[in-house]
Amino acid sequence: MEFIISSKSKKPIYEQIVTQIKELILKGALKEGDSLPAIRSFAKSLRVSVITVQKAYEILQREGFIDSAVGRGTFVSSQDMEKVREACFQTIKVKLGEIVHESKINGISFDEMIDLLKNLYDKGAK
Amino acid sequence: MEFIISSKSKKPIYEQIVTQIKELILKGALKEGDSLPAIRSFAKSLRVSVITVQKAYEILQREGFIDSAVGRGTFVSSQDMEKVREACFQTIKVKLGEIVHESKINGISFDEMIDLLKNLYDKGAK
Amino acid sequence: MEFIISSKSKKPIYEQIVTQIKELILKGALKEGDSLPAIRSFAKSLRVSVITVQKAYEILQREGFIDSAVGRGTFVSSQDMEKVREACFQTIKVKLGEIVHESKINGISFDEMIDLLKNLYDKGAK
Amino acid sequence: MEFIISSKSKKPIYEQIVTQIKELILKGALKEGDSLPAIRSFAKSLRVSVITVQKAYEILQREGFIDSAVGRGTFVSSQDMEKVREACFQTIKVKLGEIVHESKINGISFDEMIDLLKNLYDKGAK
DNA sequence: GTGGTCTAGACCACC
DNA sequence: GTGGTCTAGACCACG
Repeated sequence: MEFIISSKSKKPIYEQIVTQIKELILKGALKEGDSLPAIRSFAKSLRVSVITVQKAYEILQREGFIDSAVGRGTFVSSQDMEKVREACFQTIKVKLGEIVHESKINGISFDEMIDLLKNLYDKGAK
Repeated sequence: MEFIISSKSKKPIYEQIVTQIKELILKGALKEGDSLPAIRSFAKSLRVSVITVQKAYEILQREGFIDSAVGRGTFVSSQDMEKVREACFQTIKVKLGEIVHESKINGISFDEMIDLLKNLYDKGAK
Repeated sequence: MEFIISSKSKKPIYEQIVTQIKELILKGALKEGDSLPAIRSFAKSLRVSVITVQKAYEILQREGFIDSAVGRGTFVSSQDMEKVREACFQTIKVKLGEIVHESKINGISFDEMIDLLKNLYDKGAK
Repeated sequence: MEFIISSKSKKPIYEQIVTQIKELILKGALKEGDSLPAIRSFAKSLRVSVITVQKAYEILQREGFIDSAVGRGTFVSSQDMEKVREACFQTIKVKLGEIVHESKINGISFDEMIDLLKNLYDKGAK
């Protein structure tokens, strides 16, 4: 697993860990029952505090992505993909709503937005 | 002028003030030379601290939206609209990039995004 | 007399009045015994507060540039030009010192400064 | 690091801190990635309020000189030296323009200015 | 421990 | 009256 932790980012470190693990699960790189790194060794390899990793795992657990079994480690739990997808769709909708709001105020047209979106979608397609 | 300050929002109060004043200027509701409320009376009406309003004004000043003069008050300064629009376009581009990234991971297609965008753009058009 | 008061300037208005009157005296446009505008009418024509003009006159009086005679008006007093010139030379020396300090830190060479100075001196020569 | 804060100066304290840190960065005494003192301890050693130091750091951050991260501290960010130098050159040009203006009014010749400049430049060369 | 936000209250210069 | 600066506290999220 490759993890990139940027201390320059405004996003807190624990959040960076959370999103990257979520992405691995959603992409299928991590499947149900797979084990996650032990907190201590993970923290060491990421060069962050143990507490930070612990916090990330706690959040993932609370959101149902992983399960921790004392003494045995941490594992990816079963996902209701449709539910996850729906939740993600909602957050994206909200974020997009904010962007549209700002765009209108600045007189950015619908067509300009489409162009921008098209570019961004193609770029990452590589 | 109607201002909505929510202390529940994750956005700091001073930032809420900043964006709302920016919007008023960009929409043309506030034009060059118009005077803004005095920090003390504004703070009172918003039920926030004087310092909070002052911080908002300071940021707007540093970004060139307003000018403050001791003993005279605070005024909307002349805007280089093209420059402002370009800056806004860039920030929107970055935000949209993040959304596209998340969308791909969740398997949201380009067409679904277009639909979402279309809905949001129409809704506000009322 | 032409006076230019800019509310955009960071300099206080009373100071703008002081320097402009000083300049007129130093250039010889105002000579010993000449009368200055009455405070009230002056304030009206400059569109500033009476108190502001009053403050400017007070400073000029304290520095020996003008004399006020109650009921008769305000007049330019006799100047010891050599003394004035020397005082000005000192303040310029201090300001120039600060500029040189900043220049050195930014690696601006003596020659670059000379060039800049030459340009500025020629430009206004017109 | 040696810092000199004078409460007698007309310059506000936070501005004194800003310029001194800028100078250290420009001189190369502080390099990219170096950490700055924590606001609380710094405030204590300078015998000023925490807020005052924070304001200085905030300005430096907004101008791109440093980056602050909650829980981690404050660090010197990477500099576009050419851009910084150009900005400084412009401000110096403006200040020098004002000085030249005053000089002309007082009949200080171009040669006198050169002499003054030469003296000041040599003095600090020591 | 770190920085970010908010508070109340003070003094000053300017108009 | 206005804004600008500084103060001493407080609470929060992050590591």
